[in-house]
Amino acid sequence: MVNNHSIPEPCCTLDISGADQKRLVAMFKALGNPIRFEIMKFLVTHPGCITADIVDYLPIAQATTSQHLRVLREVGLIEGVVDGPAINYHLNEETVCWFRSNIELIF
Amino acid sequence: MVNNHSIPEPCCTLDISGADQKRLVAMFKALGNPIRFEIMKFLVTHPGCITADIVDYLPIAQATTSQHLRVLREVGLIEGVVDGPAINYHLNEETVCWFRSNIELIF
DNA sequence: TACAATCATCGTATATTTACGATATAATGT
DNA sequence: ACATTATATCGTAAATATACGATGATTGTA
Repeated sequence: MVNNHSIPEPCCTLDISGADQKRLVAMFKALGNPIRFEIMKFLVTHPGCITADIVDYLPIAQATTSQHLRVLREVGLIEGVVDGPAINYHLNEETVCWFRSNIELIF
Repeated sequence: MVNNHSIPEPCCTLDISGADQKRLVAMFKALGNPIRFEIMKFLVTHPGCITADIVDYLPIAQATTSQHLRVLREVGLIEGVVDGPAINYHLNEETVCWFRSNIELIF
């Protein structure tokens, strides 16, 4: 399959690449799961709630919820603050801000 | 694991649910793949290019590229316009707009 | 110290995604 | 009609994601 026409010239440049792009894609991936999206929504409306609250709210097991929380933590979208034996979760506003501004670079 | 404290009151409401939420999550999922994100970037800078251009640009096979294009098409982020034997691809501006405004509902 | 509560991690089964070569389809040109 | 070009789809193998129960780790309390 040979392609005998030329690629159109780029009409513009895009200021995202490398590690930033990788991070952005990882965030999209994290948000591209119904359960994790639901967790994000729950944390927006219930900032500072603990894992057990999220477990109660979701239709899945505690172990699975913990895994999803880890994914969201790893991309930096949420943060957990130790509070005795529990953990208070909330959005990481700085990361969310970064996310929003990087999306605007493309769309 | 019994949870003897009460869930904090919601501090706000979120105006996304149902089919819209499902669609938004599907878009996040589509963008949460490095190859598909690269395709989106390429289409921003090279609107109207054909599949063969994208195949040339990417380090993967034609069949795989076609699959990724289908995913992006199915969530409505891109559109293909038949042009003889080839297909001109470009972003669906309306969908991108929808995507941006729905993200703003949450973040 | 023992126990209960909260959460994370381990091991593992199943489902989904990603990738490829081979093949089918559709349009164009000879 | 036949070959060529461009793309999509099929079948399938390998990798990754998702889910669960069981277990481990940590904190607070009796």
